[in-house]
Amino acid sequence: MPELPEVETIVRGLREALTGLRIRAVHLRNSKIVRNSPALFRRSLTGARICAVRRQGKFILIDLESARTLVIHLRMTGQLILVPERAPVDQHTHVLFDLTPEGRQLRYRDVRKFGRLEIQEPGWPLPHLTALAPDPFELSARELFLKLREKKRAIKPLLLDQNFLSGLGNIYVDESLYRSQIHPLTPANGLSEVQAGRLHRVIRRVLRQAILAKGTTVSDYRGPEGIIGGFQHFLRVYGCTGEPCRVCGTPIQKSRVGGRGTHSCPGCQSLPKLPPANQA
DNA sequence: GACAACCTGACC
DNA sequence: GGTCAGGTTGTC
Repeated sequence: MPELPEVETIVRGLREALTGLRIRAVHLRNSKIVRNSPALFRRSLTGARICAVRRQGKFILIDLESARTLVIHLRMTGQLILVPERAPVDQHTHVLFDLTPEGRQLRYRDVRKFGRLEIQEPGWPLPHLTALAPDPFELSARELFLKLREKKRAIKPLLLDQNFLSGLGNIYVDESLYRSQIHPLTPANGLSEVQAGRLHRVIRRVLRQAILAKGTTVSDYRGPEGIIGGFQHFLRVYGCTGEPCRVCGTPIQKSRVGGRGTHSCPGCQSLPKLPPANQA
């Protein structure tokens, strides 16, 4: 579900709502969602005061006064929502945090149960986070170009690799490559500095616009107050299979790249060189 | 690099 | 019954 703009929207909402509050109690209904033992998890959070809420790539970090951090990844269908404490709890809600002095509860809900919550101890950064690459706002066009030049992998799977560049997922990669007129299978080291610069600019613009729209809701995504995003109305290729490209009119094509559904325009996004040795 | 795995629900 | 889904990880 969530990519950088959705996670950023959630983080802003939680920062506003949670900073300065204390977690009065933790209710764990499904302990598989939590990487720590239930005892450690509960002990670390009960009574803890929240001093900051941050984002790193697609991770949500809730910093506690104890110097511990609650690290959350929503994967496909995870949601963090704020609801009145007495609101009914459905079968997909797995962790609940009572807050004080606030009548609301923070709930982790996740239909597919792929998401994870984990406590990061002071001085022991989680390997997932230390391996994480910078996001597109933490990297210059020049830096991106130099990194691309070292990789011969296809550009799309590379942009999805969180240890190469963090924050992008399937929607925003397809949208960015289309708007940069780059074929998803282009070898990364085959991009010129001009192309890399355009890609960098386009990625930032798409992400900024999506954050302004409070994310993209295809099906499950909700902000912390339960509201859906608005960027789905601005998508030009993702989920637009068969519709005419707004630049050249060619029907948008759906294919499979690196195992992921991939939307592109055969007219605007052409591969620079065909695979070698195919002509007589 | 391709593919299965982790899960559930929606859709054909 | 099968396929697909906004993500990541582990295996051939």
